[in-house]
Amino acid sequence: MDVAGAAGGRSPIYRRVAEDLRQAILRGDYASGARLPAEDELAERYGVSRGTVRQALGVLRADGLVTSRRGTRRVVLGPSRLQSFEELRSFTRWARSLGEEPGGRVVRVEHATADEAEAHHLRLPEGASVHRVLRLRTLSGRPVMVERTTYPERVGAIVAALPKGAVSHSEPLEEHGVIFADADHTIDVVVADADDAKLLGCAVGDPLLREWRCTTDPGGTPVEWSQDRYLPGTVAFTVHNSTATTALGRQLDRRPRTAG
Amino acid sequence: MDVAGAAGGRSPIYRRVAEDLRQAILRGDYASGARLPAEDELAERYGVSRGTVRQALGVLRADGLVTSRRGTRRVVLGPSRLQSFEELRSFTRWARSLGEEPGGRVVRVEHATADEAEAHHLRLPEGASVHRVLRLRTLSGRPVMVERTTYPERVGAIVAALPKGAVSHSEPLEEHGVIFADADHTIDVVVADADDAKLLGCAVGDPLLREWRCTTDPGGTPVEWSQDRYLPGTVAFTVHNSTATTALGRQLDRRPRTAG
DNA sequence: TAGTGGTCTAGACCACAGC
DNA sequence: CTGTGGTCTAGACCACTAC
Repeated sequence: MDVAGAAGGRSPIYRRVAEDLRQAILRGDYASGARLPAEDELAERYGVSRGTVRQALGVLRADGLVTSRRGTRRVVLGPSRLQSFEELRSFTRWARSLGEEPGGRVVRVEHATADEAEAHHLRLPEGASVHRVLRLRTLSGRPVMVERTTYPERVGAIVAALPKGAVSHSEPLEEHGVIFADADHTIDVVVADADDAKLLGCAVGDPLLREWRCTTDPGGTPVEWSQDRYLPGTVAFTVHNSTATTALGRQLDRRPRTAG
Repeated sequence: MDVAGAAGGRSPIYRRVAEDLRQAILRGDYASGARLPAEDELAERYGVSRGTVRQALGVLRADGLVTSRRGTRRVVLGPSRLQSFEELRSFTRWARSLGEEPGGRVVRVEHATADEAEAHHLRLPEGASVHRVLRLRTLSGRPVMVERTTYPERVGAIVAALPKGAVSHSEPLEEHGVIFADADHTIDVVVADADDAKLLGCAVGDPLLREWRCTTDPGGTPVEWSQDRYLPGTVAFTVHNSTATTALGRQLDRRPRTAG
């Protein structure tokens, strides 16, 4: 089994093995409910050690693709449509991964001093200089989400210099060396205010799905704090978790009406 | 460093090391933003191999407690209040972990045949026998959530035999050998129907936070499909994810009003 | 009892961060 | 350059499942 290039030429072996197994599952070589070959056999087949195979299977386990239980072969749970961290973090990349055309329009920018909540989440002293950006996000032209992001000075200065109609903010930030490594998300419901209603084309008081997001760099320094408000029926948040590990994704809301 | 018993006498060493480090972080020995000792030093300190230390650190990484980056020491992100899979899966255990008194009252039970959506999610043939349970869940007496769960015959028969006022359904199920191993969650917004309004004490048409949940056993067989509708302001769903891994929790909605 | 995944060890080399 | 985490190997033993 030639595993080179399955996930880019320079990725570690376990990533390439994981990608090869993922493709095999998506292709139907291992149907939903089927049992995977034993770890020892996979190790021999790929010409790697069992440890490396276990690393690869750990990736698939975290994505909710396969189970694991001592004493029995691993079982395929089925194809999973979980997005990677990058797709989850960036509206632009998420839209592209769905084949939709992402759009963004900056509505308002403020250079202000951090209030209590902002100071807390960005771990800044109260009154520190921050940038607030209000932005409408669209999918193939349809208004979908209103994004209110607060950036610390260093990051906000880069964002403020971008053109108002820039589709992606995250990509230029990465090019300027801002590294996104960890994010905490909170999901709840909120009612639309005047800004939301005007931008999304709904009524004031209509319910919106809200995601709070605080992102940090590898050193643990917060780089953005955002509150995104989605029109109902446009997105839902999906999560996979298990006794071993957990994973999160975000998907278009296309599920059927229930009957329960 | 004696690590025995830090996470139960019979847990593997890496779990006990992880628990010890977690406590050290919670205790403030390693403050938020501080750097952890190197893996080699931890290995020597705990008297284990570096591989075991890395397994322990992987647990903390998945929980969003520490970062990791090649070339530099790990950084403490801060105490995290992520719930375990068990707390996330069971309303009863979640409530207890918060110090709230969980309650449940069965409103309606049906022995029916699976419709298309149910058959799909429970991976049954359409028309297979299923049990539907409508239940009101309370926290310390307050109505919080309406739960509509569909069980396959084998599991539903156990649930149907429970007393109407049983606080927990998941615990008796586990005692009967039903093992919960993996869950897929989807979170969106829905408006209250007549049942919701009557049970939760809100108006028909009010927005509710909805969680769909499909849980499977270690063999990949679905054991429940549920649709839970929460009163806004009672809960929010929280997720931690990173370039390496992800994790999910659920928490009471006590966040401050925003200023963004 | 045989097969399997879970845990653990002791080493090795590499890529990257920071001096 | 040194220190660090990331990757990988080749073994070992154990706990559990299924026959």
